Amino acid sequence: MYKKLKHYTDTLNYELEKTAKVMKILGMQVMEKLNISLFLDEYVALDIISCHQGICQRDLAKLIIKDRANTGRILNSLEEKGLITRFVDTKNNRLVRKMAITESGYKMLKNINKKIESYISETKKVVSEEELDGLYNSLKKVRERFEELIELKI
Amino acid sequence: MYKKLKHYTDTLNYELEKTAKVMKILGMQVMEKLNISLFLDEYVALDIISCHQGICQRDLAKLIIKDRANTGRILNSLEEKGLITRFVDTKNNRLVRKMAITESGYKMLKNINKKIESYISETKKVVSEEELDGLYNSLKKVRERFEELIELKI
DNA sequence: AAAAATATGTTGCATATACAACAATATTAT
DNA sequence: ATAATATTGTTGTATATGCAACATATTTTT
Repeated sequence: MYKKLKHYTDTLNYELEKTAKVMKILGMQVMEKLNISLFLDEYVALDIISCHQGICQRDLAKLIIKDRANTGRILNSLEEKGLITRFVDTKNNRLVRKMAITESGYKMLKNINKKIESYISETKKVVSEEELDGLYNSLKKVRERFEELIELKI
Repeated sequence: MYKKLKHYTDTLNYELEKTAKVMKILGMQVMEKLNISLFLDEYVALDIISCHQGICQRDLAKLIIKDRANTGRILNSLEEKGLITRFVDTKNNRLVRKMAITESGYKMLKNINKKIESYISETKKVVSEEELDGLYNSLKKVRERFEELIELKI
């Protein structure tokens, strides 16, 4: 006889889905409250580009966990707003489109970060830093092991 | 001077999003491998209905974390397949559509669960039960506290 | 050298998901 | 009593997201 299955609402998958949704809503609430003029995805991409200057589109897609199609669309928007530049280069002997953050993009990013930092410092914490760090670390550890079982087709 | 903001890929939100995505893909991979004829959402709804006989649509929507519109559509599909029945009743003096799992739905659910239990027992665990339980518990604790800050409009 | 497979990015389309508006009914406020 | 508000569910629509197919170029296989 096998071990009896839990009900779905008692599983890790359910709790993960729910927590991720709650945290995403919180994040977007903050973006709105602070009058930030970028979509969350755009901010995330801009932040990643800022610390991975010269990254190519597919590598960025893997980091933001979106497919290549949508990553391209997010980048179109960032480029139109003058926050990044794109240029053709090679990676492993192949032509790829790389990108870098512009002066204007950097200013925008700094400005947003300042707003968020200020907001965080003024807001009462509902969960201690240690607890959040602990959760982050165990999540990462578990995720990395499960990730080996699948292939994210990006 | 405020505390410097982490890069997004080092945040809990990012790790949550990524882990939730990985686990969802894993779940769907298993559903496919086991030739399960329901969508994941349908299975989840059926499982919840099985242990909340007579639940109304909105309460179910809150549990599966989907809006009322889509919850209704999932239920239409389960009803068409004869896995649940829906009936009008009252809750707090209001007319609501309640539902219950049918004999056929119960058989389907048992069958799916047996397949999954068997699959799990045959599969080498990449993460210990204790570690998963620990993660589940801290996730839930943290989520409940953040959840008080928002309102899921369902 | 030719063919097959792989990597990258784009376009178009299908599906998923959320949101807004509405209908029906019940509760609360004026 | 009437009006305003709230609850539940449905329909329609907009947005998000992902996938399949294609173009291009390169590497690997035969």
